Amino acid sequence: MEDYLEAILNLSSESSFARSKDIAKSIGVSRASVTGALRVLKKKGLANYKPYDYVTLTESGRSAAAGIARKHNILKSFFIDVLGVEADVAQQAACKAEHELGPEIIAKLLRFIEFVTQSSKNGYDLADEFQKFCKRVNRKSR
Amino acid sequence: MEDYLEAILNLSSESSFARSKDIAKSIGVSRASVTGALRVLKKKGLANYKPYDYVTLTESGRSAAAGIARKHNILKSFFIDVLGVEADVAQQAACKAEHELGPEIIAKLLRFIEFVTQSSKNGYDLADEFQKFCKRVNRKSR
DNA sequence: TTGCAAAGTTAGGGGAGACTAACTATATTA
DNA sequence: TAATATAGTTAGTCTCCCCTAACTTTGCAA
Repeated sequence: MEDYLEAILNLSSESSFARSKDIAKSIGVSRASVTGALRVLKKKGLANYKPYDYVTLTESGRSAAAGIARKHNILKSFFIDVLGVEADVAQQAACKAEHELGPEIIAKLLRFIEFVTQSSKNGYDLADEFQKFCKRVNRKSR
Repeated sequence: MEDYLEAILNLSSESSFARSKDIAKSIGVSRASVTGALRVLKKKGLANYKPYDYVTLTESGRSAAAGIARKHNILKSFFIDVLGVEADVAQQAACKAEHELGPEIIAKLLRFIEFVTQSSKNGYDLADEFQKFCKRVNRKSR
């Protein structure tokens, strides 16, 4: 369900409304599955859903989705900016792992990203050092 | 299924055999679920399973389990040693996220842990700096 | 305005994976 | 060795999430 919420949030910010078909495409699922999910989200009070109409999120749906997107982005930026992983791999992994990692880890990860950013301002570019380290290791192992 | 494999590996290394009951306890599941999982693992050629007998892993089961345990440990040590999360929280999260994170991320994470270890030998204790950073932030936010 | 394509929904199913309750096999111990 | 406790299994369900196929609704174009 988290994926649906996030997809709806993204689609509505892009084009101001979310169509079932686009939700389906964006999370790689059949249209029928979307219909099912929308019914659930409506029942949970997270989405305004009427058959054959555009979907919007309720207030609580929006805040839930925002929380999910936040986790997602924290993870993604850790993968990309710190670990130096390809964007699409990071996207995928962030999307999958987001559900499983509890608030403590997410909070720490956020702090960690802040820390890395902060350090680079103070002259120690950790991400860069790490990249160099990776290259050194690769050279050795050849 | 990954959890079952890992549990069996751990139990057999501890006491040289894995009992259904202990597998159940170690992953927090009913005994019935264990029986079901063992049948699946047998069918996949990962475990030697006979009703009412001890369980062992096949060769491929052992290597699969070792891979899982490896991922698990990398994640755990990142959570504990770098992020500074409580051991039990880290354990939990590592167990859950392990399935979702692909080989690239895991490999990078492993490198990252090496990098952190390495740096601390060269005088920059990143984990420690991060801890200090966290405390500073906490002080500010009070 | 009719007619057709696209979007959406419904009905029916399936596969994981977990559970409880009840039953069977094994082990312990008196 | 017989009684009982413990371990393991079976049967039956449940929930979640996904799917396909077929049917409706909607919107666009001739």
